[in-house]
Amino acid sequence: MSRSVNAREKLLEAAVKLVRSKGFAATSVDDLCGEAGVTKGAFFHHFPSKEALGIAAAEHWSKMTGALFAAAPYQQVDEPLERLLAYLRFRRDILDGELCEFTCLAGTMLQEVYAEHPAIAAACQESIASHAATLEPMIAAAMLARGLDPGGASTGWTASGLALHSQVVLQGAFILAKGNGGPAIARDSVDHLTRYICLLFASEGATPDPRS
Amino acid sequence: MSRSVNAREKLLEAAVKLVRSKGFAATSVDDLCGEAGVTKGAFFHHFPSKEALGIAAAEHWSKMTGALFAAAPYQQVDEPLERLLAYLRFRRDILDGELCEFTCLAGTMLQEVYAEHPAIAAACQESIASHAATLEPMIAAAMLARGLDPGGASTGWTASGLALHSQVVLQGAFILAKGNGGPAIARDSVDHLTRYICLLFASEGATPDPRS
DNA sequence: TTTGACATACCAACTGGTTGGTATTTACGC
DNA sequence: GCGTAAATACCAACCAGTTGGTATGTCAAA
Repeated sequence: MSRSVNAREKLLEAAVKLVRSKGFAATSVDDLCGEAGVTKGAFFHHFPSKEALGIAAAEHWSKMTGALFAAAPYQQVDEPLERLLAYLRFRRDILDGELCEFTCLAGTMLQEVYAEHPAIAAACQESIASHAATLEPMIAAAMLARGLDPGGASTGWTASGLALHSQVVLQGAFILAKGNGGPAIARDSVDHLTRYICLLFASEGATPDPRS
Repeated sequence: MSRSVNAREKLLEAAVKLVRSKGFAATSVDDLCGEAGVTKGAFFHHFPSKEALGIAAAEHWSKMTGALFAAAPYQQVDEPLERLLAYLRFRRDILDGELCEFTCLAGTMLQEVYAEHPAIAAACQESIASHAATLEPMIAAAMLARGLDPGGASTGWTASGLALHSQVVLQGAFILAKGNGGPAIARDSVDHLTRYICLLFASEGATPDPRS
């Protein structure tokens, strides 16, 4: 299948690394090839254009993060609200180390290329939306356990809306973290989000969960 | 002072427009000159480098938004919490029209250039932080009116922290809006933030505001 | 001997930036 | 208030380096 160990994979890894820290436009094809230890011929053998690499990188990112969250400890928690709070704790815990290590490739690229490369933007959007979708069942279950309609009839907010809002908070947290040179603000915002969700389920629940 | 009507000003306007929709790296000096109707000679007469233009654009953005918010209706509201909620209503109301018209230049640039152009990033950070700082007095006053310590001793959250969190939500909302092709998600997130703040001041206040 | 996976060498277009010049204000001695 | 010199604001042409992309070749496995 490959000469050394898959140039395509190495280019995707390089893209994740470089685009996360320099952005898509500022990362040249030569940069990517250099980082991956591969020639330009290999690049254009695997990808018809730089844009195609961008799309593939977003999809690669989706798979990476999908696996990360699938294996995360919060998946073991049974009670839906507890699992959601454990998810937020997990998101908070991984806000550590260098900025480009906990920052989101999809959000970074999406913001930069949404107008000029709609295809890349769509792949990034899909990455974020599909991750948000994994939260929806937890939220919906937690709502149902408290007699709330996940469609928002009784509360004015929906399970999917809250799932997306949590991604909004995380994406925004990354931006402020970049401005601040560290994750402190980001952690603080995740704490605010956690507090919000606790308040939502504490104050609006007419029927508290009988098991908790 | 100027030949036609200030090339420098026109370049800054062009930068705000182009960088908001294409990003900093993808916007070339030629693009900027073309949009501003000015030659490259003029560009490098007014700015020693493209990076310097980026810094100046962030500062220009700060002034623009500073004026916008200083003249906004929420400034007329007396009661602190009401003013804060009116601020959020204002932020929600201006989420309208084309993406590049309600999106934040500072957040867009900051995310893209934080590693490669620290000086630009600093200017963007300053723009966001100084705007957040205008919210702090409202929040602190609202907290004090309810017997809460703005430093966070009783609540675990501070006035400045909540101010920054609101910027986090807005910045994140812009990203998701770009993914969604419209402001709907962004508005939804501002609603969540508003609900959070209402819950914060409704549930944690031992001493409700006597005037409201 | 064909095919997939790369490498090498190359290209036209574009990049940020410089040069040397000109038109227009401004500062100021008179 | 006036002439003039210096400064400012701007322009057109140019430059070396880089850009994304291509044409052609190599080489091992099937």
